[in-house]
Amino acid sequence: MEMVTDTGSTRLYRPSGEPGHQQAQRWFNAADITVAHQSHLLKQLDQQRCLELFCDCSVIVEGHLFRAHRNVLFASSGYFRMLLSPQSLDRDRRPGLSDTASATFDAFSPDTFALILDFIYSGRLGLSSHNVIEVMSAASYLQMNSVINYCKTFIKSSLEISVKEEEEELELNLSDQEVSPLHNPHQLRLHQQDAQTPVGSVSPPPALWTHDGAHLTQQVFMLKDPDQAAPALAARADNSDGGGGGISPAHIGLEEANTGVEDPLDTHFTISAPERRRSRRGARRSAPYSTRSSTINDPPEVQEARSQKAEKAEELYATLPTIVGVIGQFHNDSNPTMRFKCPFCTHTVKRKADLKRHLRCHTGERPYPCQACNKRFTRLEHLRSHFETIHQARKLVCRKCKCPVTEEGSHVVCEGTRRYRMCAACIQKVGCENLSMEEGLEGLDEEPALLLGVDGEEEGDIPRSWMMSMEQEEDEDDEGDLAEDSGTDLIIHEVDDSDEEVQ
DNA sequence: CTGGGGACGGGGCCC
DNA sequence: TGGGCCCCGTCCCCA
Repeated sequence: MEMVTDTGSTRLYRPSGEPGHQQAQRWFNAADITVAHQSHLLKQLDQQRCLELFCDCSVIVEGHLFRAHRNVLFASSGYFRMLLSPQSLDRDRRPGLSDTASATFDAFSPDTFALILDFIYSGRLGLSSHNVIEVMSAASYLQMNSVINYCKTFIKSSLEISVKEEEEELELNLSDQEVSPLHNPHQLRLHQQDAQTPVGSVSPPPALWTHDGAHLTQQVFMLKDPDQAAPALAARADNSDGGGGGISPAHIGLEEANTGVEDPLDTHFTISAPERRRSRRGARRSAPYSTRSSTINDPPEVQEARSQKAEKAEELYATLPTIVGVIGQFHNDSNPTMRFKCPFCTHTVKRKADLKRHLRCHTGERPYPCQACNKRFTRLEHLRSHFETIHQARKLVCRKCKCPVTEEGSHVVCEGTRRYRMCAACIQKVGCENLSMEEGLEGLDEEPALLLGVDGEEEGDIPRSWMMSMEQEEDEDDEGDLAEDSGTDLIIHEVDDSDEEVQ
């Protein structure tokens, strides 16, 4: 074997992980050999770390230096994956990262990072009642969902529940562990030093963050084969771009099924904001502001996809409080404050509601569709702004000459589903015969054909009736879940989360 | 090609 | 906690 590049006549040797190779070769793939190999490999990496051999990454935590291999960190942590990605390194030198690949953290202690680093290289996570919260916070910061889930399991197992429930749960979980190892090769085994520690699957109470640490006992979570940790994480990294390459909750023997947040980016509906923007704008260019409500007329498969997206979003939200609570210093805060960290990125906010709002940029949830053009928005205020600007001509500015106008001194011009104002002078210049004009917004209320509301009845004096276009009236029977925002001119259509990209 | 404006997304924060 | 407002950044369109 020789170290080569793909220049000249020498061809680059491709790793055998490609599908073509798998089909072309007959694998001698006994499970124990694979396990032994992974174990050996991880031990070697750990030894190299201890000897500082080939360590090409430095992590500084409150002045303490940790040496590690960047490829291992890359494979283990969504944060490091973002930090160490070639694109990131080329595009911009992030504040915490220098040319020699070093990162600086102040959000957690060196001891905590040492635990996490040990886990990365060994599969052993030394949790105690005193460190579990900080480890969980650090894991959240570093986007290591597997560690988060271990902490959750640790905490849950430490909650006091009835002896009967304890026995039933333990029996159930142990039986589960016995059934599923073939499907969960990295299944965790909970080693409880204190046999009296209750084991349960109830969710941690809100007071978790100020819990009485005396209830939690020292526990160590281990992989069945601890030395598989890094290879397993590396393998998972192929399928998730930011979730930390963790082991799924199903691999955790004491984890219940509602931890849908694990590997959230491994799902089809979590599209990054820039990607969504590009996709959405592309769609807008191809079919700008369709007057037809595709929400109503979507084929069943699209509606099914939306339904699944909504369920996924619900799962994400359901698991929110136990994941994102982070106590520490962020940015330039002088005082440690409680903040909520996004499980998908490094963003933190002061309020959970703000985080919920922020999460929509990750989940793709757009619960506010415009009834006029079917464009969907993440916020009601965005929908309102869009509707007033695009469909109601609320701006008292002439579209053509940009001069300020009044409602009385201007005309509303229709262009498809769009409406805008033009001053009398510009109307004269363009020519009335080329325009579809109205006498201002108030004229909308006087148009009988446009006064049809949700039920096809006249709706009084509110101009929101325009939102029900003539075409959409045909589909009124499908809009049983319409909800009106009585304070505005809008009709808020609470539907399953979706967006146009599904199509 | 470039600059300005519009539309939109997203964060902070107040009520 | 949700709604709403303000502000800013980004992207796209158009002159």
